[in-house]
Amino acid sequence: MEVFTIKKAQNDKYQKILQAARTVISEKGLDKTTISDIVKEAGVAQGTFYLYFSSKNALIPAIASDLFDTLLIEIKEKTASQNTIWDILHTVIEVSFSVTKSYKDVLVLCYSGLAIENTFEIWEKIYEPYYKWFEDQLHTAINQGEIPETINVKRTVRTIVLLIEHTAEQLYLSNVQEEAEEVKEHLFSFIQKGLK
Amino acid sequence: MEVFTIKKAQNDKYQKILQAARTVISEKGLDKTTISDIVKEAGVAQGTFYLYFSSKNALIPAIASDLFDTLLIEIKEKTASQNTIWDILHTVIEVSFSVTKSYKDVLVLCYSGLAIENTFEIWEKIYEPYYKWFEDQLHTAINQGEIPETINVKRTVRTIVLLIEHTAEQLYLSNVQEEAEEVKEHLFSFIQKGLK
Amino acid sequence: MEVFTIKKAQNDKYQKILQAARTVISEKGLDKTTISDIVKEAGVAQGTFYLYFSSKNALIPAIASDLFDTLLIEIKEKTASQNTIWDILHTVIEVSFSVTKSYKDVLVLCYSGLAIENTFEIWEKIYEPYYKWFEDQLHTAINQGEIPETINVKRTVRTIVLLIEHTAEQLYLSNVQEEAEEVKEHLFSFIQKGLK
Amino acid sequence: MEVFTIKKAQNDKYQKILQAARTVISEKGLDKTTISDIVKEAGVAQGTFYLYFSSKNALIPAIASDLFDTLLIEIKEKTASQNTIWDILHTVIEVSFSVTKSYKDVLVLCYSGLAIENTFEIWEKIYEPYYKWFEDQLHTAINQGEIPETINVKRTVRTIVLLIEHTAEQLYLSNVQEEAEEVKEHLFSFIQKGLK
DNA sequence: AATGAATGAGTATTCATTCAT
DNA sequence: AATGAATGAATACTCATTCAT
Repeated sequence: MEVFTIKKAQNDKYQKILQAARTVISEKGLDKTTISDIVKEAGVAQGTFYLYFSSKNALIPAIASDLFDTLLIEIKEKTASQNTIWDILHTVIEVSFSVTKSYKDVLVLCYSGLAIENTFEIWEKIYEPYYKWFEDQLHTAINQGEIPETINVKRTVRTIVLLIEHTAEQLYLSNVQEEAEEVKEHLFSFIQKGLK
Repeated sequence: MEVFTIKKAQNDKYQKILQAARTVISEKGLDKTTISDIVKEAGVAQGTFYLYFSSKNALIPAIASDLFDTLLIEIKEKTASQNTIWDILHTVIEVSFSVTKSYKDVLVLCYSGLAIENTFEIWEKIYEPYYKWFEDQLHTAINQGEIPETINVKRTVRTIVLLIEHTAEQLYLSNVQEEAEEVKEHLFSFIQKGLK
Repeated sequence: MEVFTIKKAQNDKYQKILQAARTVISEKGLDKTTISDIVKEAGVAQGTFYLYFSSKNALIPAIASDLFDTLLIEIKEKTASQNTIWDILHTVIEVSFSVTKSYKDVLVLCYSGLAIENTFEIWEKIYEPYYKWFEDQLHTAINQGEIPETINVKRTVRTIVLLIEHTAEQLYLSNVQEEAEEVKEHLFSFIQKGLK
Repeated sequence: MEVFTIKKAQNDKYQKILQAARTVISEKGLDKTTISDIVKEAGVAQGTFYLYFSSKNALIPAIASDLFDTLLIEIKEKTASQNTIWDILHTVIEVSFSVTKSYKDVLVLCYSGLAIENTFEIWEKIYEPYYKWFEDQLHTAINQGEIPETINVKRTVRTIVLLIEHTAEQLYLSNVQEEAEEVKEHLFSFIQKGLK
């Protein structure tokens, strides 16, 4: 339990280091980024890093958590006034793609972080509030008769989230030039059919 | 172009090193595996490694390529006698899940490799024959009237492959205990609806 | 400009490492001396070396600079009370030969350093104060009427310094057995004629 | 004795390797030049190198010897028709400077070679014919009454050769921009006075 | 809390040399 | 003589982490 707790210190230096880490890692990649690079960028001393992060690897969940907070907050804001699950779905796709595009270097980082010290559990923890929110939306949609009640809500949410995120990544992380709008449209339509 | 060519040397020592690398990296992870570990396991000299691989990172695409060859060969074999797209889809899911389960350590390795030196293009190259085969299946299904001809074959193939693989990974790489059969069934049904 | 500045840190560990390097390199030669040897002799950690020297090769100018400081200080001391240019010349030859003899291993090191990364400019920087002092002596000698004022002071100083140093090296670095006193006398007389 | 013998094989591949070594080392410096570079340039196999040279370091005396042969042959040719020691001296300076200029990279190599495995004796061996020829010239000059017979021929030859060579090196190896003609003139005049 | 000098374990890579063919 | 694949010893340098101040 303790292990999965993400300390979201609002402390000044904590934030400075986190931002510096994101900046530097985006530029150089995780492997080539040194603690020295990060603290230099953050303008703090070498030792200060270890007051806020137990190790270099501890940065990854912290950064990822930050990213998901951003994503979920934006999704919640933009869907607040929307009524149908289809509008919401459109918005989720839109926001996911735009966040993926903006944060693509950090996402690569998160991927490489995956492989470090079996941290898959921590990802579940990070996704949890996102899944929860999405499940609520599906339940509402069921109640509104937009989608059949026979649907397996939990599984379906995971499938949709997976589909949206990885499609966005495939689009922006590879150099394959595809029309983003076409990809998003196809994705929406595929999910829509899956929700029938 | 040249850069992305994957030399599938049939050379004795090349294969020995590749197998040894898979074995050792599966046990210890990429980061903690040293070239020394690999060559010891392979029974060749330190320098011999560099006759066949330009660097430690060059192992990853080689291993991944090997993995996909295995996957595609098995899929082709098992679907050879199958007639409907639905049987084929079941088989693809089945094989993908079983290969993912067997090779999960290698897959984690591939993920960590993702982050190394913008190698996304190389993944496209590796997936290419798989996509090609799958597109052929969809075209056949269209001709047989199993799925509508309005479908965007190229996009749909990518979506399905992405969905199957990442779902399998989510199941086997995380420690979330879920019923595999249930996951597969839900997945099949979701894709089936998407193909309508 | 900046590049050629020789940081003569008075720092404790810097001096320790420099002395240790001189000791070890004198014994084993530059090539066969490892950083590990040096830090062991100096009693500091491996990484500490790189806090003070950017690389193994960076040692050479540092050591050479040290050697020239020694040479010039001794020459200045011994010539302080001397009045004629001929007395001074005798002393310079004497000190140069004795320093060459004592530091012959370091000199070989300096030579091998010559070939590393076009560092000839740095040698000019190191010789500068020596040339300057010697030019002052010749000017005084001209004023005292000991040598003709038609002499090209700058060129002559370089010629004399070159002659003294390389003759001393030829004597002590090769194994050719020659009578040192005879060599020095001949050298003095050759230079004396050149100053006419 | 054996050690100092320089095998001047006229063999085709020997010459090819020697030339290739000079070319490559001039470009990259001795340290950064690999046997692999040399044999590639020479167009022979890796193992072939060791049929003609016992080791990488064995190249240096071979190259130096080659250089001195060139120098001495040219000097002998150009001085063949000259009668006074002063004409000869002018020619020696001229040729030495021009050869130094052409072969400056090889000279740096020879310097770095100096430091490798106490090879000073071998240099004496290489210089020997040059010294011998020069001594003959001085004796002739004495007989012709151009220079006093009180001169120490052996010592003087060494001094002159040293002076010419190192002055040329100082001029061409450093980046100090000086007027070559002025340097040569000053050098001639200094030696001329020394021969009085 | 903050610093930053010091640490030293850890390893990918190179390349001179060998030797079976 | 010639080859070039294979060898494996050898080491400079990095950088996460610590700790005295």
